[in-house]
Amino acid sequence: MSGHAQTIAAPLSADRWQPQLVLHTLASSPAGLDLFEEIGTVLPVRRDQEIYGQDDPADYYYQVIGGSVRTVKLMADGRRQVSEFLMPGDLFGFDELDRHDFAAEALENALVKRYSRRVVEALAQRSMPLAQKLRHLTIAKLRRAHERLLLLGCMTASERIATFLLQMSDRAPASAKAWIALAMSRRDIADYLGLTIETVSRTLSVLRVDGTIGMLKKTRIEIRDRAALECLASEPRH
Amino acid sequence: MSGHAQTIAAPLSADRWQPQLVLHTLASSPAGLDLFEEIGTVLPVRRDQEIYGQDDPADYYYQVIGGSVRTVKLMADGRRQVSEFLMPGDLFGFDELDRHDFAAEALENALVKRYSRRVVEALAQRSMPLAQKLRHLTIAKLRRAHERLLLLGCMTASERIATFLLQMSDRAPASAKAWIALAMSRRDIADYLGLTIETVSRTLSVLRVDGTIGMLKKTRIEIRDRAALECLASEPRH
DNA sequence: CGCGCATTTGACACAGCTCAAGTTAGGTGG
DNA sequence: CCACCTAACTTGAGCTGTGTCAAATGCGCG
Repeated sequence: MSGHAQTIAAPLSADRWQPQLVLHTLASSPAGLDLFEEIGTVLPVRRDQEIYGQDDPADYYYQVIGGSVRTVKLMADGRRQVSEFLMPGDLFGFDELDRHDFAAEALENALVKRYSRRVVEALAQRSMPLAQKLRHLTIAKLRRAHERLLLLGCMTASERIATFLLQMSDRAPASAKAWIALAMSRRDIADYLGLTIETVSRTLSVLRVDGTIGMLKKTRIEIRDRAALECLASEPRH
Repeated sequence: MSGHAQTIAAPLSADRWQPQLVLHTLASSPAGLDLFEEIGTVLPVRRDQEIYGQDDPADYYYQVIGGSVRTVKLMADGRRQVSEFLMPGDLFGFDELDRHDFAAEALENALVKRYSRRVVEALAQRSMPLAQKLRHLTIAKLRRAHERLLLLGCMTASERIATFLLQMSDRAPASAKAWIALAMSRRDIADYLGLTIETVSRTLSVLRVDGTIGMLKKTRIEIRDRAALECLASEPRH
């Protein structure tokens, strides 16, 4: 169970990537992870492939089954903002009005389950518990957005990085929280935290040098001094 | 109808402020502004008075009837973030899970209508349209939060100020969109935009000097060149 | 084994912050 | 009604964290 994200994250070349390799992970996904076991279609998505585009009509709701996904917004001048990093079990694309505000792209080869919006809403129309659940999910997203507003509004670069690392660590599969597999690039992290690539890189280097974190292969980070990170993350700037 | 916010905003000393002065504005509030005409209690709130505190149990939902309200979060070290400015008709406090994430305070003498959460949720349990409406309201809040994330993540000080002014102008009562009555202090604006008071002040001064806006009495701003503001607001930094 | 892209590192610039000193205005008391 | 008084705001000068630009390094992929 802890290994299925890794299976997908394993460095498979795009050409050699085979759906069935990841499909078996569906069976091993935690019970109850699916919103509706019986409906919805599982789709394999390649690294960097778009699941839906910005301003696309919001005809489907999605859930990450394996791998990971980012939602991004692009501005006219090329500026980019990453809104969320989504892990197995996370739902996305369901709190839109008519069109998606963001595009969704796979961070790595992934599996997503797609639900027809029409069907889900029809079900919700009939089932109050489901309607409640949808609302609570949206409220949870809103709360997350508020946390990020705090981060972007009040925190310094090192505080943002510390917060990000702890967040990633907490969301990682229950095993081995001390080791974080970062499926996203430095650019993704930068655009998520409102920083530049260089600042992200420099800040991580500082943490590595002072022994707070360990880094092997750029994409694997070890938390050596969680207390130090928590201290950084807890205090807004000044 | 356009005058009722001003009635409340008028400089009444705290001691002399009388509920009945603002109570009559209830009658003049636009039809259908209330979530539920029949239930809920109208409460007068004084300037800077707390409507609910951060981490208070979320037992009530609220709606601004007259005047305006801010929601704020305070950090251990005194840092502050303003989350929203709420105008007549706006709902707040209803997209929380158990406790309020933010405190709500009146920007100026105001009237808010308070709904028992228990009652509203019981109603929503029975009325699908109401449940839908609540969900859509939360989705709208989420969308707003996303806009603010973009602002805090990508925009320069002058772009943030321009965006803020346009936003305030658009939300003002239909009449006289060119004149904005800023009920909030510079500190509130700064904490809303992730800037310092000084930067807010300086940026407004620049806009005043180059003729984009006019300012009389600090709290009243005239938009003289809306196109210039829109140009500033549309482009993220760089 | 070598190429190309992501990442790291370095040097420098500048937007916005800090600290500090004026200025204005709204509220209070004479 | 006017003058004071205090708090909010504005303005100024200098500093610093983060962005920018550029070069070096390293890693993954062919």
